[in-house]
Amino acid sequence: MIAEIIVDVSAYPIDRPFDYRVPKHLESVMEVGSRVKVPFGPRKVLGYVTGLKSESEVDEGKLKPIDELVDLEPVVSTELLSLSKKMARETLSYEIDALQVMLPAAMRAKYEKFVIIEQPGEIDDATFFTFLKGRTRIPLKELDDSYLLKVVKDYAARGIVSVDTVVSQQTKVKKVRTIKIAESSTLRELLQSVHPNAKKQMELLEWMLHHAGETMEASKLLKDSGIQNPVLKAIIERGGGTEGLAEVYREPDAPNLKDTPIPIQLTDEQQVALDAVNTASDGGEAETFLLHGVTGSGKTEVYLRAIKHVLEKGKEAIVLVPEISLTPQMTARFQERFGSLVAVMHSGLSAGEKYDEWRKIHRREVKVVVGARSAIFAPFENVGIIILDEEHESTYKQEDTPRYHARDVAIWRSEYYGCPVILGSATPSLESFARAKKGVYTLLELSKRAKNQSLPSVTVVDMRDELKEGNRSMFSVALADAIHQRLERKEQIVLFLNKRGFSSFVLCRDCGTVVQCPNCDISLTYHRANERLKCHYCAHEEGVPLVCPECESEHIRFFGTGTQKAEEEIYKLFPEARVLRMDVDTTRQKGSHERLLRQFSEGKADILLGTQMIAKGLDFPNITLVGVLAADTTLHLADFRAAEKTFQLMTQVSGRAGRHELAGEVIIQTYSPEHYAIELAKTQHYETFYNLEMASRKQYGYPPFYYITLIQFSHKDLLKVADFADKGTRYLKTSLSPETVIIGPAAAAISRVNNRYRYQCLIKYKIEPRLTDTLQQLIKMYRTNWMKEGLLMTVDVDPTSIF
DNA sequence: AGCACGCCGACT
DNA sequence: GTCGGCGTGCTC
Repeated sequence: MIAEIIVDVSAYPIDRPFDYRVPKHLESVMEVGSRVKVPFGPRKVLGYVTGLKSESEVDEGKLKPIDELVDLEPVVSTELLSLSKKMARETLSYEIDALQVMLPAAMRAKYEKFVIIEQPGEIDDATFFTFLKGRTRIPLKELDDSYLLKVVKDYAARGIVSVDTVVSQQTKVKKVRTIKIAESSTLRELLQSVHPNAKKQMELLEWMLHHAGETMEASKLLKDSGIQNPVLKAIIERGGGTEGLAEVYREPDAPNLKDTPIPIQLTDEQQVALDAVNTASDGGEAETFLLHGVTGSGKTEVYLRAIKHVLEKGKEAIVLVPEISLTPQMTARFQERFGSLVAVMHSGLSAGEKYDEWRKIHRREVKVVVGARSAIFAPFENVGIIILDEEHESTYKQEDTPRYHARDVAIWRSEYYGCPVILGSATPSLESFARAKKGVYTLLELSKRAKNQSLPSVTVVDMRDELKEGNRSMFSVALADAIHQRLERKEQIVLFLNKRGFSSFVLCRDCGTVVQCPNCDISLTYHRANERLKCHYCAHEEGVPLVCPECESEHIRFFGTGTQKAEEEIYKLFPEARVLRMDVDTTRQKGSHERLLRQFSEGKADILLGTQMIAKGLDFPNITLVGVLAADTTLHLADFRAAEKTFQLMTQVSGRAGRHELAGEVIIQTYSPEHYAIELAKTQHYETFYNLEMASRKQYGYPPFYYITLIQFSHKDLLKVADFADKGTRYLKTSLSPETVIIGPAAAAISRVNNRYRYQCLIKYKIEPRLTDTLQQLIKMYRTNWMKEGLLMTVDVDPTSIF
């Protein structure tokens, strides 16, 4: 028997199956999708069995046998195996990378080398001998000094020692000590025989009598009986119980469940949407629905009912949410409805916890997965529905290889299982809405809020006018008044500041110099907390200069409106306000995100000030005012999605206000009130925005009118990178059809990061049958020649941003 | 990607 | 003379 194996080596010539002989004793258990350990060249690596056959074209002499079978059960189903092939092809990545991304990180191999002493009698080096302390097997990493390494190398050449690679998994199954308590007759006998002074032993035996014959975790036994471990040990030695080990799952923080009442009656629109989805799932159709529902329209309730429907038919459900909104508030709703049938996968879990959640799915102990992007690879084998909430979110696209989009994977998987996909959003991506209009997706509309609240009233304030009036603060008069009012009424306020591209920078007022990062082509950001300047692209950090580095003027100070600066200004203007700041700095610690939100929901603060991360999912009844401090920050990015992102953000932030009984008000401050993305945020009229934005995309030749592929080059040497970018682009131009537009090569918007100069080239096309082949060829040229010369090149098919 | 093999300069 | 630099080529 021969096995085809993809080995755990990401390299260009290795990206194909290798044949191995299956040893006789493994023939009956070897299955496609299992992991194996195999010799590969001079070392040992982990591999995935992708096929089994009886004959091989490879010379008998070259075939090596499989060392070991790692999994008794396959870890990758045939469906996921073929999906990995497809994904590798579509995203131009290695098949091994596509396979690895499907499994929890804990299952990735760890390689450790050991020095084995083969002939102890031959060790004549005194230093090495004392180092060994009689051991015959030592980890190579302990040999960190050059003398010992040299000795070992020498012995290895003479065959006195050998080096062995051990392939192991990073995380193991967690086990706990259990105690099986003896039968009561045994316990009574013991009770007779213990020494009368052994009070504690007697006490424990008495307690155990009430639990005779039970098996329980040792820690629970000790806690419940209130007895110390040594006493238990003594009893076990005398036969009062038997020790064992039991597999357990690591328990992430228990969900804080409350009984959100299940709405008895769906709105008409919700019912129509649900019926459409259920019809598709009953008919076994791989239909993709775009559920376009305004904020607060009850999309989640539709998801929950559609899931219930497929669970009743014995099928499974995958729910994807953006990482940022994967808060306890959100996941609790699924756990309340489906209890222990839900597995939750988010980045806050430890590697071990993620592995345990994965095993629950693999063993079919759960039926529903709620998770971020990678949860799309949940190892179910009878998927009944896949849901992507907030489908327009860019976090669904992985930013490094394999550069897959969870939406594409969802649709591929649904085609395999013949099940529906729901893409839900208040502000769908232009691509998805265009597909819905063309009939590729089925459009479902929820135009009314479920509890019939009116949408919040939105006011746009022109900050240029404020400036003319002499108001130099970051708060307009209108916003400041509104804040005062809420503070008086004891209602809550959310202030949103999109920090990106508008952070505090240090500027010299005399010569205009902005302090730049020495490694990157970008200005440094001022961090108030530790009084330092930091680069957001590399790790560079420095102190704040006292004089201008260019002209030595003392008139150097920081500008801009970071969240820290905003916080200071709030304290100045509204000294009575209690402010919670939520940004990358205050949420770095695990669990701090939840802690801050809990504080706010318990009314321990009046104002929640934050970035991106507060735009989603917040649902607190007392929020009646939402202020956007500077709406334009996303608008002027050199990116074709700038307007779309701005509109989405404005709509989402506005949705935080007045979700319950109290009416909501939104105030948006901007320097470009006439821009349609901001103008339309007032009415939140998605379709009008869609039509205007489509016209612009058409004019400039961007998605969804054209497909795009972005190729980025970087090199330490500016001339070299320009040269390679030029070579690459020339190759594309000669190889692709004349209708395809190739823009570039040009310097990237941030032309240097980490001391590497960056160039890029953009391909726009409608139909380009030669695209994949051409890109493959380009990558081959890169991997076989250019890479050696220090070039880094990435190819991103359908990038979410070209910034 | 690793790792071994192989062919030329500065040291014991 | 040998240690060791990293160029080249292979991995079932």
